[in-house]
Amino acid sequence: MAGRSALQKEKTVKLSDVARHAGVSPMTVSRVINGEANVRSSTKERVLESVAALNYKPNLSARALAGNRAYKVALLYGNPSAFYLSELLVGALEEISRHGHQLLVQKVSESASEEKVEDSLSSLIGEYDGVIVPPPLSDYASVRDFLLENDIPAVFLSGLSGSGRNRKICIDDYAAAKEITDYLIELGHERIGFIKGNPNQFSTGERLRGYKDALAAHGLAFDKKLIVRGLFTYDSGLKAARKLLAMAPRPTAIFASNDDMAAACLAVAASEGLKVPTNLSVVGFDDSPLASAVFPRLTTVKQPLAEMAAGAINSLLDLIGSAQVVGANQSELVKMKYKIVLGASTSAPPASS
Amino acid sequence: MAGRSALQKEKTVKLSDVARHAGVSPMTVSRVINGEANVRSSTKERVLESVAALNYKPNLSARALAGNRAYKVALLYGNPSAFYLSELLVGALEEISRHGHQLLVQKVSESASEEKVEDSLSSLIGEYDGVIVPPPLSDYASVRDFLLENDIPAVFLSGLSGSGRNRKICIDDYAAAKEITDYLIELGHERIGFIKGNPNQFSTGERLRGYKDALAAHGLAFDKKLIVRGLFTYDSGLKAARKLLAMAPRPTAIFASNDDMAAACLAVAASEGLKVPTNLSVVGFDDSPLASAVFPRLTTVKQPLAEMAAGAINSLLDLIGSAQVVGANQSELVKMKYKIVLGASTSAPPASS
DNA sequence: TGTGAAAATGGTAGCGCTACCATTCTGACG
DNA sequence: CGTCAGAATGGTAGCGCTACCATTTTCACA
Repeated sequence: MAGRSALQKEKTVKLSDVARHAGVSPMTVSRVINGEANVRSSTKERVLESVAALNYKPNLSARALAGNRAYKVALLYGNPSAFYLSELLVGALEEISRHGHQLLVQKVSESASEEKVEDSLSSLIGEYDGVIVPPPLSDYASVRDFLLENDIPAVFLSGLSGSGRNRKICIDDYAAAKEITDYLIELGHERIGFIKGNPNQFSTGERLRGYKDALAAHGLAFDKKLIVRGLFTYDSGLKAARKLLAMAPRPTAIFASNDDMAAACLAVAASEGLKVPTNLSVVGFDDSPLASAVFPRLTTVKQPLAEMAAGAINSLLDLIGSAQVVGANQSELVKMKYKIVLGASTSAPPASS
Repeated sequence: MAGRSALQKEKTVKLSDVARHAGVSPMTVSRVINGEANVRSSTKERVLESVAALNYKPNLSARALAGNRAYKVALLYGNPSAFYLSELLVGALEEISRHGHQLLVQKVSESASEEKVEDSLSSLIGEYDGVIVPPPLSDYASVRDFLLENDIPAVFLSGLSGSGRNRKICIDDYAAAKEITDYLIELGHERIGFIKGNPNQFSTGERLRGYKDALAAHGLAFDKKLIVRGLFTYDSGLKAARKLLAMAPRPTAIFASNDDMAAACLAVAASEGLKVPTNLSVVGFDDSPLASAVFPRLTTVKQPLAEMAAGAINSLLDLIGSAQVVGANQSELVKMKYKIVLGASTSAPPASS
């Protein structure tokens, strides 16, 4: 009944084979494989050669069983957008496969109460060597504290960060928001609406701050009424856009805190007979697939998600102590480079304005 | 240096603990856990009770090591859209966690030549007990044949299917396409443009067939010129839409084989000053996030991706022989229910038509 | 050149589970 | 009521690797 795993070609090369081939003990091979210190470099080289010669691949199950380590890393998954998750996933997978670990995606039920989150977290303790935490999970103090208390190596993408066994990788949301606002101002816009993101996320505040500072830097007055709430969802964007476009005088540009809401602005503009960008400029944030699948293509900010994920993997393995991680950035906070993507949704404001 | 996996709370319950608790040998427990035959039902019950009482969870690593099985399933990943992949992932993860297996996402570099695909496939033989193959990978004859030849349990989502150790789960693309075309016809459309999908995918043909048959069923003439090529990408949709909208007389509706291309139609229509749906109706396929983030919201076909993925997991475990899979559908081909989602992108054609 | 501490290496005993075979039990049948 | 096939159960030997400790080697310094 129980079926075997599919064919097995040449019989598997095991650690002891490598040891024999290199003329050392299995233990020494193990040490080399695991990048432990106290192995003479000449020995190390010899072993590495044998590893290559025999094309040895360590058996993860045996490793995990004997070593009482999981060799697994979890990518927590609250409910970011599909795009965000899968970009992350791809980057992380690619990187982790280089390190002989496994990446599992773990859903963390993000129910109303933060307490519940803790429940689902605790069930995965011991299952993994470390976790990667994207927003919005990374914004929950309870998540951060839980990981901290239990000394679980973690890398946060955006969001909070702590001081224990964790790191944080993100872009500079503030700078990006400031730069894209600068861009609008330089086009000539003076009344720029801003749609906030979900207040439970750290980046929401950062982006708003960037917007405000850009205005200030150009000597433009900050009008509180131009700031409207949003939740990063398309629907919330619709409401926000309607509110902004109903104002008199109307803003000549809108900076939505993400692309979904920016797309909503486009929809509202269209339904109200406003041409984008002629009558209204719109910018978003994220460069999601949506940004290039709406008309006109959105001007937005691109985060290097795949690279961030790869960086997260490296940092995490470093944190875990899995050695072999060369060039991992040791610092607690790594800021990646974002990029402003110019679309067709922005132009100078109408002359009449 | 090497860090332990995080805390370990109560010491792990092992199989032998259960055996002692139930007053049987470890082997018997193992048999029960693995759902093997030849265990008296009274014994089985007793063991199951002990398992529950001690909250025993088998150690995957030990199982894999001793049993020479992987307890792992791969979700192959060519390059479907982010949305498609992550929907699948979520459904599959949820289901597989119930069965004590692991789901790994495996990128299969989908390079120009199908041969290359085979290379990357062969590297994962023996690593997994089975694979789930979504499109476009599921459409490659080479992939199907390879899996067949090597007797690797596989479940295909859409695409091809074979006759060996594999199953196929999909919706009835033909019926869905026919139904949504019917809908357009019933609204009064007679000149309906059709944008084909990527010819390398099975569903492309099915959708076209559904379109044709709907026309025929309503006694409408089939005009070859109304069929234009597409590749499921937004850009290909732009081209196709321009071509269709340049025709005279213009079609009053467009059926794009997926939402990305439908969104492109919206963009082209907007740029040419056509109001959707007043002057042009547009329908898509997939109900991707895009469908509800464009203006107007697309009328489209929703596939139950998460359920399909869950079904795929069940079928696969059944195929593998992992027992315990109750109610798995044994048939080679399972068709899931699709749903027509009515959006605001469709209406009766302009009276002038 | 002797000495001791640290560096380098090796031996052994499992990790928790299942394959394989041996053994015991059951019950239908002569 | 003995017999024996088949069902039910148990014992044992590893799967491939690493933890832990013992042993050997190295080398700076007296």
